[in-house]
Amino acid sequence: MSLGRTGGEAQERPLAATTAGEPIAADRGVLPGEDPVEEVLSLLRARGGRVTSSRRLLLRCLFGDGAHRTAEELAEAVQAQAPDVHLSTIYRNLDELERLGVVVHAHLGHGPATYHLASETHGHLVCESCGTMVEASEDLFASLAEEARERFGFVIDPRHFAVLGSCRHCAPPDSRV
Amino acid sequence: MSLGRTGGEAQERPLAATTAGEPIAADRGVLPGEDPVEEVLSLLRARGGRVTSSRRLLLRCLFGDGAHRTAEELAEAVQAQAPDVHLSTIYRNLDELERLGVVVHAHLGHGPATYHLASETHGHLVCESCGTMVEASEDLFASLAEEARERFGFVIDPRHFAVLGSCRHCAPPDSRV
DNA sequence: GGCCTTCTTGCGTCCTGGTCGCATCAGGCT
DNA sequence: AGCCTGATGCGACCAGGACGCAAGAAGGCC
Repeated sequence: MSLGRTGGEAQERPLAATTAGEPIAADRGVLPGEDPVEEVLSLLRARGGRVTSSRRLLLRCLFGDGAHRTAEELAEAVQAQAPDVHLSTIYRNLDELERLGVVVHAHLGHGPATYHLASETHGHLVCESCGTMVEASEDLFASLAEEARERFGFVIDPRHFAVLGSCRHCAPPDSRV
Repeated sequence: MSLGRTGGEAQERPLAATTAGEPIAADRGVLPGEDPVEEVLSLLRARGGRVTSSRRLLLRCLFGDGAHRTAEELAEAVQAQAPDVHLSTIYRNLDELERLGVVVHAHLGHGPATYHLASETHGHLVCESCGTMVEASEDLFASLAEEARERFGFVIDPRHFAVLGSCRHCAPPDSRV
């Protein structure tokens, strides 16, 4: 398996450890273009928004690794550094960031939605038995996209909702032909 | 559009009107094999289950038309004839019927799951803007299924979760190429 | 620096979709 | 008819998320 990644083994770079709780260069006027976090923050500011510490922390979590995280997981990561940040603040900021086109959310089956950077465009295959998630580049869906457009005039979006099924380990042998 | 069907225009044969509240032949020992409702009920009985009026009513709703209905809609339809049937009874019976392989549920995007007969095997394309749902026969997904199996050993199930996107009316012209 | 406006936040409440525990009811075998 | 057990109604509960409100803070302006 080359592209496969399971839900459990997500390489979880510990967010707090990198800067050990003390403010990084970000606070004293970093040039936009250097740090993606600060870049987004100044985009936010340019739109009349405010730069707050919870937003900065949330963005650091999102840019920290490419993982797919639920709002709750992100809240936990943020709260590791700022315990008072409320879950609803996370939801509101994720909404805002989605409106800005920085992040997108995806529904990987039952359970909560997961958020990741909008720059990663891929679809998801999720195993209904074990929850394993496979990220698939969009070209996997090319032929489906074409047929759906031809037959129904329907333009599919393979990113927002996962395609469910059975992974290589859970699929019954006879269904794999 | 030949196969298309929108969420709104579902041909809603009024369930109550067909028998106008009075018990049909079902009660006095109909031979199994005639009425699919009674057939399922005797399957249920054969498995140690009980035949109850709420189950019969629910099954009549399900077999009444091929529509996709939410648990709440089904509850409403059942309650039109038996007002005391509780929503949780509907949920429990739908679970039971799903375990029996009579019905399946599908998630058509956000919002509640919909239930329909297991005999109708098709996938769903759902428009994220207007909610229009298109039923697509499984062969639409054949090439995706093949590629997913080849690349990832993943066996997709296009029935359980809908593929989201934009219908012919909502898709921006440039994305339809 | 201080002020003022307006955006954000924390908090609690509410909402939807669905599950569960429990006492009661009823199907159906004997 | 009686009994056993499965089914039901009911309310409480749960997860995921949205919302209203008052207090707090960002940051433009002087």
